[in-house]
Amino acid sequence: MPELPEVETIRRDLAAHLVGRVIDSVQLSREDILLETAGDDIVESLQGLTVTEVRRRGKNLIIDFEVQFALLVNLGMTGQLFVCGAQDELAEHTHMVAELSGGGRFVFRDVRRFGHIELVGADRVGESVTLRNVGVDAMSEGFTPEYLAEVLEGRTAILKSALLDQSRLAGLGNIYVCEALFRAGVHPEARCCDVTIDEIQRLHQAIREVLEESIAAEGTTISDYVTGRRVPGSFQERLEVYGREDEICRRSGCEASIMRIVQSNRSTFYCPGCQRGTRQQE
DNA sequence: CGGACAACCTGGTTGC
DNA sequence: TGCAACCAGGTTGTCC
Repeated sequence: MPELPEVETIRRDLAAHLVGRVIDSVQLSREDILLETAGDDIVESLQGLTVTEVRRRGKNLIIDFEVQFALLVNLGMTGQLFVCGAQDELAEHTHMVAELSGGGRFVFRDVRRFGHIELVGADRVGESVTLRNVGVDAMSEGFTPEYLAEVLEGRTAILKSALLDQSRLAGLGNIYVCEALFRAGVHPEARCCDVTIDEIQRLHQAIREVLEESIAAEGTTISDYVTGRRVPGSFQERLEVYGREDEICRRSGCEASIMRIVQSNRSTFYCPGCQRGTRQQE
């Protein structure tokens, strides 16, 4: 679920509701959600610490504490991280609950448990298992058309796969890759090395725009995703290709039906009318 | 290097 | 109604 816009939305909520708060106590109901971290360690280390900042890199959250620690969170497919009232009922699959001094709770919940939490010293954030292979963030200043060109240059790999590779460009997942390729009018099966300069420019702009618009809509809720205040996002109403197989393309003047194909075992949605590109001309 | 695929999990939907 | 098969937004590792 959570791609860059969803994680950014959660980050903003947590920044607003968690920064300055003190962790009173931590309850961990299962340890297998921890990465490179011992259960006792996290419970003992976090107690009494104040949250100073909440950052994001790609689809990962970094929660910084006043004293030497950072909590790194990847939400996987169904992970949720939110702040709620101290009396709110804890849903099934809640794995970690931090009681906040002055009331309220900070909760990690994850049905499928693909998500994980890692506790590291503040000086070890970059070398952490969670972040060490995370590349340039798609909303950062480092993500320029030139950088995108560099990522794609000379590679025979399939474009969609390359855009999903978090070690190069961090933040895109299956939904926004499909949406960005549609907006740019580029075919998902194109080879990286065949993408033209013009297409790279359009793709760069499309990626930025779709991410910005989704952040403004607080993300896409299809099943599990909720914001850091536990409400759904609304960008699902504005998806143009994702999940729209056999429906008519929304671009005016185009009457093609959206197609679904499988690439690397995952669904890709695109419009055969709008996204022609190299592959189609072969 | 890259691509195909399985694995990690649970739950919802589909089809027989 | 029951049950099996399949599907899902992510990441990692293996094998070829």
